[in-house]
Amino acid sequence: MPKRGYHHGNLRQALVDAALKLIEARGPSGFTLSEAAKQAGVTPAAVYRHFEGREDLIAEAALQGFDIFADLMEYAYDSGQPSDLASFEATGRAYLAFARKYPGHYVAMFESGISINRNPELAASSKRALNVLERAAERLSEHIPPEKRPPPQMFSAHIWALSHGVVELYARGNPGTKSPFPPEDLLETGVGIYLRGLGLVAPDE
Amino acid sequence: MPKRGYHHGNLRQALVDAALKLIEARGPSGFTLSEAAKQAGVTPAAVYRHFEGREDLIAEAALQGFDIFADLMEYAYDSGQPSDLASFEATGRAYLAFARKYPGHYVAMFESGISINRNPELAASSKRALNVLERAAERLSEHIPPEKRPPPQMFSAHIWALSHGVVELYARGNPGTKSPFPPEDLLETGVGIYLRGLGLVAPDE
DNA sequence: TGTACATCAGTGAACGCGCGTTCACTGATGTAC
DNA sequence: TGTACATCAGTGAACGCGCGTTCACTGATGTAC
Repeated sequence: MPKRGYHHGNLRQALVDAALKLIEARGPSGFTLSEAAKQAGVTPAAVYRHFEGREDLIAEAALQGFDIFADLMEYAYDSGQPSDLASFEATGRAYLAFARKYPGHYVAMFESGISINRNPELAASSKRALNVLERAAERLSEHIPPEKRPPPQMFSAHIWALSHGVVELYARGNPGTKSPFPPEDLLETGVGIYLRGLGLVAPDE
Repeated sequence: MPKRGYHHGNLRQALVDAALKLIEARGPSGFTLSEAAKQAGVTPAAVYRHFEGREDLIAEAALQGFDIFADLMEYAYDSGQPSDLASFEATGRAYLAFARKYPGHYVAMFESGISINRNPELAASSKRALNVLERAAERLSEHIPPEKRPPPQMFSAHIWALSHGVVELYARGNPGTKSPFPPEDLLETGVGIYLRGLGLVAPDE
C-alpha cells in the first residue's frame, strides 16, 4: 500500500497526475511546479528527487500522452481493418477522441511549447503516433489510380491538420468561439467530404 | 515629430508594437508588461497611463489583429468575385497569409488565452472576420443542389479548422514537427480536394 | 528474530528574481490672457 | 509676443508575491549479519 507515511510510495506518477490536472485546468502557462508539488502533498523540493525541474516534468506528462495517443491510434487502425477506408476514418476519429478524453495530455503535448526533440524517447513516441496515420494514408492511397495519386504524407497531413483545427477551435472551451456543430460531427463530415474528393467514397450516399 | 523628449508622442501604439514583437518571439506566456515597457523605452508604470494592465494590452494587440484579419479576408473575398468559388478559395489563402505575415497578432488572437468576449469591440471585430468566411461559404453552397446541400456554416467551419490546423502544425517553428510540404501547398491541395468532394470542382483537372 | 547500518526520499528554510501594480512626484506641453 | 498656469504623461521607488531552485538535514525503509 503506497501513499502512506514519510515516504510517498509513488510520488513520481502522483506529480505527473497533478501536473496534468493543473495543465488541464489552467493552461500550460498556469501550471507551476510548486503547485503540482502541493497537490501531491509534498514540498516543492521533493520534485527534484524525480525530475530535473519544471520542464522535465512537463516532458514526462507529454511523453505519457504520446504513448497513450499512439496506442489509441494503433488500436483504431486495427479495428478498421481489413478495410483501409475504415481504418483511415477510425484514426481520424481517434485523434479527436484522444483530445477529449485526455485534455491535460493533449495540452502538454501540443501547447506547452515543449520540444519534441528534447528527449529521444519523446521523439520516438510522437513519431510512432504519426506513423500510424501515415501508414493508414499510404494503404488508402493505393486505392487511387497511381497517375492521379497524391503523396500519402499529404493525406495524413490534411487529416492531422483538420483534426487539430477542430480540436483547437471547437472542442475546447475557447470562450466566444462557440461551436456551431458538435466537433465529432464536424470532423466526421469534413473527412467524409475530403474522401469523396479523393474519389474514395461514392459521390452520392 | 513624436518620439522625442520627456513625452513619448505615441506610447500607446509603441507598447502594442513591442508587445507584438515579444509575443511573436517568446510566445504568449513569455510576454511581460515590464519587458514591453522597457522595449518602448519607458518605465513599467507608464503603461498604466494607456492600459488597465497586462491583459488589456494583450487585448488591444488582439483587437488590432482581428481588424487587420477581417480587412484581409474582405479584400480576399472581393478579389475573387464574381466567382464564388474563387472568393472562397481566396479567403482560405488569406487566413494562412495573415498568420504568416502577422505572427504576433495571430498568437495574441488565438493563443494568448484572451477571451473574445472581454470586450464588445473585440467580439465585433472577430465576428466580422468570421462572417466573411461564412458569407463566402453561403454563396458557394448555392451552387450545390439544395437537397444535398450541407449547411454553409459547416463549410466555413471545415475550412477554418483546416487552415488553423495547417498554421499551428506546419506553418510555425514547432520544433520537430517539420513540415513535409510547404504550408501554402498543403492548404491549397486540401481545400481543392475538399471542394471536389462537394462537387464544386471537376473531378479531374 | 533482533540489531546495526546504509540508503535515499522528503523536509524546511532560504535564495534571488522578475513580475504586475501603486503611489506621490515632476517636469514638458499647450492654452488663456 | 510674453507670462502664468493647468494638465497630464512619464518617473522612480517601493510593495508583496509566487516562482524555480539549492542545500544541509532527518528520519523511514530495507538489507546484512
